[in-house]
Amino acid sequence: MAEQKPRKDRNLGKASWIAAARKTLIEKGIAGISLRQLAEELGATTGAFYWQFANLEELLEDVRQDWAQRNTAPFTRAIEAAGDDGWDQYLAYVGVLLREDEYIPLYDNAIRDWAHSSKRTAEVLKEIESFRINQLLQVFLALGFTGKAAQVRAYVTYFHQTGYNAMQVSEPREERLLNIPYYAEALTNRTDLLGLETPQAIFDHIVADGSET
Amino acid sequence: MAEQKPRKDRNLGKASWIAAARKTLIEKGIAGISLRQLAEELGATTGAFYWQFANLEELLEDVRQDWAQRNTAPFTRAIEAAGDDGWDQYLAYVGVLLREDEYIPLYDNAIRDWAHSSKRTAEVLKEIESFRINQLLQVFLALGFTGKAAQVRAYVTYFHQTGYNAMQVSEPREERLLNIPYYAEALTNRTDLLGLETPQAIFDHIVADGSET
DNA sequence: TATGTTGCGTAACATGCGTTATGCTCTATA
DNA sequence: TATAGAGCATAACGCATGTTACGCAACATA
Repeated sequence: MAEQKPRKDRNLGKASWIAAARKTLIEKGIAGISLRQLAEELGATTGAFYWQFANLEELLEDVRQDWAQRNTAPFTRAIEAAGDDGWDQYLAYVGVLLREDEYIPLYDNAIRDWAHSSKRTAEVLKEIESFRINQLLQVFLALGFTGKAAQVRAYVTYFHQTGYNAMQVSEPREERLLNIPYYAEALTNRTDLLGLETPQAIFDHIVADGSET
Repeated sequence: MAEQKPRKDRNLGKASWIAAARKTLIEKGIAGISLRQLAEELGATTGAFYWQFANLEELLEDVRQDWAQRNTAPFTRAIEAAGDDGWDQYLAYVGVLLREDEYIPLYDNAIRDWAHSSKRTAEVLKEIESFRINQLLQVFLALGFTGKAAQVRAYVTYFHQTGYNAMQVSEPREERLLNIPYYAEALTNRTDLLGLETPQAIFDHIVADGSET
């Protein structure tokens, strides 16, 4: 076929392939990723791919790093911005979970699934998870818990998040917000949120405390 | 090749294929299951398979039902055997998690992963999970919690279990046992186990309370 | 204007997959 | 002892996959 498309507007960089792979990984899991389908989604071919990457594994490693950065940095930023108070830090953490504009729960799920069939992915996952749990431990220490009590609460909180995501709970946003005060009380013993009665009030309280320090 | 093996000692029933599929599913995930590899593990061929099943999907459906039964019945039996007391029921639940002789955590993980790429699996998973959570809700109601407090604790407990499994925590058995009293206190507010100091004492207390009613 | 390199598309390769058609062997029945 | 059918093995089909070899157009440089 004599129809060659113009070249300069293609501009398929590594980032395009990583974005396409991320989208497919989140939507269909690691088994859904194939070079031809990624290429088709970008309007390209497999030949184009091998100009950017040596092989598929090289792209997949970039995806792993993309996940590690995208789904961890938001928590670090929010908690650091919250200052020294443990309760503010906890609210900042919950705020990131709630907004879901930066942190992508399904991305976590996909990586966790993938880790079962990929040793390298399991390695990256373990590393990031121990980082996250230690991050939560610092929050509970700042909240006044000590030793095992702080450690256990950090684990319970993170396991809860992981379990909630893994189960893909289909909970109306209003209901999820209304439950937050009760979760907060069960995990931190703080009753600050129990007085708030509307979903909007709860959301405002959490997000406000997260943004203004 | 003139070497045909004897027939009667083969005896490849459906159960053999289901067992092989279960083993592979747990070890390598759903992507690791292929007819040729299952056949090889059984010392058989794909031809033998199609004598027992119409197609691969038929085997996979049997695997889903195998999981639903194997990984749910132990909890039902244990909790019912514990009687009416909520604390006894909670200990019975923890006992099944601890022993891991009937309930297989990795089987749960594999099904959960699989559910992301299989609508039917997601359907079965959802059904079983709502059953399990309702089961836990009854335990916390029996423990004296009411309304949202009971519901939230049932969710936290189940999410914790799911998260713990999903993360495949590599925790020494002794350490896991030593943590149990603290988890129990955080989730149920009961301090009964905090006095026990050795892993063996904790294990004995839980298993004993589960078997003698 | 000639030339080399960058950035792809095209087409083919080997491999593994689910599935099917066919044929062999052993067992049960008459 | 002859026969029908159960219980497999063998081999092939069509398809999708990662990878590679090769060709062609667009741009930069000289």
